Amino acid sequence: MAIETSPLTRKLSAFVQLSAPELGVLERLHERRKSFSPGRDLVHQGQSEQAAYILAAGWVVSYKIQPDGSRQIVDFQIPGDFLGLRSVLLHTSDHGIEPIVEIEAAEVMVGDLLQAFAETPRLATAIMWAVSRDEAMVVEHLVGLGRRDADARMAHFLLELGVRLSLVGMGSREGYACPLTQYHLADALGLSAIHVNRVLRKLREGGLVTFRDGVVVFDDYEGLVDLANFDPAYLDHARPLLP
Amino acid sequence: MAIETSPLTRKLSAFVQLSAPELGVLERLHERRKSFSPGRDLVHQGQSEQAAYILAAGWVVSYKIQPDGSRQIVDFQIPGDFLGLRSVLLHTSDHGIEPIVEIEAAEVMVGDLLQAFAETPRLATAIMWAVSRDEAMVVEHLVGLGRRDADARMAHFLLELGVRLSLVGMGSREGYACPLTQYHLADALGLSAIHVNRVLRKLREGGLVTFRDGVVVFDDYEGLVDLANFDPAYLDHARPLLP
DNA sequence: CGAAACGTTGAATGGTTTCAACAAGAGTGG
DNA sequence: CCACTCTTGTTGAAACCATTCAACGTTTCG
Repeated sequence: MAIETSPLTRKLSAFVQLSAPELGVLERLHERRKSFSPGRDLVHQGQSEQAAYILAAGWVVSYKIQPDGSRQIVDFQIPGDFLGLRSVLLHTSDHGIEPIVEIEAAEVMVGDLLQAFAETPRLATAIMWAVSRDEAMVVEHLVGLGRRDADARMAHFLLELGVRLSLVGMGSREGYACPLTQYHLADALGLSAIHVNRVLRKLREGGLVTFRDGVVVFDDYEGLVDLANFDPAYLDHARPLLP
Repeated sequence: MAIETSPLTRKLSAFVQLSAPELGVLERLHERRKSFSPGRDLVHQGQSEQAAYILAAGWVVSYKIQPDGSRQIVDFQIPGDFLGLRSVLLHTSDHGIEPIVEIEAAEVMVGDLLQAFAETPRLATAIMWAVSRDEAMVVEHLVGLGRRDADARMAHFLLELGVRLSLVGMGSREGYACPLTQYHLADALGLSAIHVNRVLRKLREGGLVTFRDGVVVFDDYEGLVDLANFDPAYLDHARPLLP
């Protein structure tokens, strides 16, 4: 179906003008559709897999469990994101990957991916762009944990997620639907769930954002950007790699 | 000179048995030697460069400056590490790179590197292993900032550095020389310099580590590993990629 | 000698966690 | 169907970790 474009196609198209054959190769990668349920890991920590996935629908969390049992969430994946791509390319996986809701994902065999790369270098570059963007987000996450207080951290997180979702048509400057629990936020932001609750209340009562019943509403986008010191430069690279 | 092996060669050799021609290619990458002085950035934040470097001697810091002026250190590089490799391959650089002391680095042009990859796939794999190890360290750093208290964070950091340095013959279970200031530690660990000082004192008086006058001495390695919940698995991948 | 960089310490403040408790909705089995 | 549990969200009070402010000692270097 050329009519309903996949989220990944949407995302890449925002930065690189892809030709018809390139779009065809991209869509062909989506053929092996699979579903997964929340709770069961796609990839266990320490295990290395043969296949990567392109997330088509649903939310996924990448995390690392500490020896003492606490959990640190490294990143969330939303539709259009790759799952386990680095694990496959580099034969390593030091973190777990778990669906948050019922998800749909296209399984991509390493061979198919490499062949697609060989056929369409521009597509390869576009995907490498997406990978590098993911890494920039991890770095930004690290910066947030190290140098932002709880309020700014939360604000920055919600804003980043908003920009990411907008790119695949699942969000806007108004807000977005978000299935994450306050425990997810706590494990991602390095806070206790209790404090997450307080921070959310503070932001809500401050008229900045409202996160309730699975919906994020930006009440004062500019104010939030200001509080978070949010600079989306790392999300849409200064200059695209390709014309 | 085949006699004095470079730190990078040493590091890779610990995990992959490289053949004579492969070692040759590796040494040839080290030809364009350059020196840099502390204070001046090798790569400025936001700038993207043509060349990558292999660090031969000295210490380097990768950091990101916040809009409010505070600094978060993402990683340190020691001899045998690549500088700006990802920036070159992915045409992006969202962080600064600055020498801490007078350094020696071999400039590597993108073309030469890609050619070396083509000539010797095993070498390419070995280098990709090193890159993925760097990324695992960033993730581990993120986990530390999110889920470890100041003491464990410091202990973990000093231990990780010890393992990394041991691999290039610059450290052991006894300790190592370390030119970092308490300000560096503070910016890396997301603490204030004052608190870094207190933590170091506590660890020293607890008979665990002594960091003084540019030297780290492990007084009680096991105790430190215990405090930090240090599991070096992410540093020496479960199974090497190549026989 | 004076300045600058780095290290060290005390006291006060405050952000965050922990402990404890309660409310509301979803799902489950009797 | 209802009681039950589990998950998620919510709030208050006490305790604690880390920061900020302020000050001083040491060494290096021009």
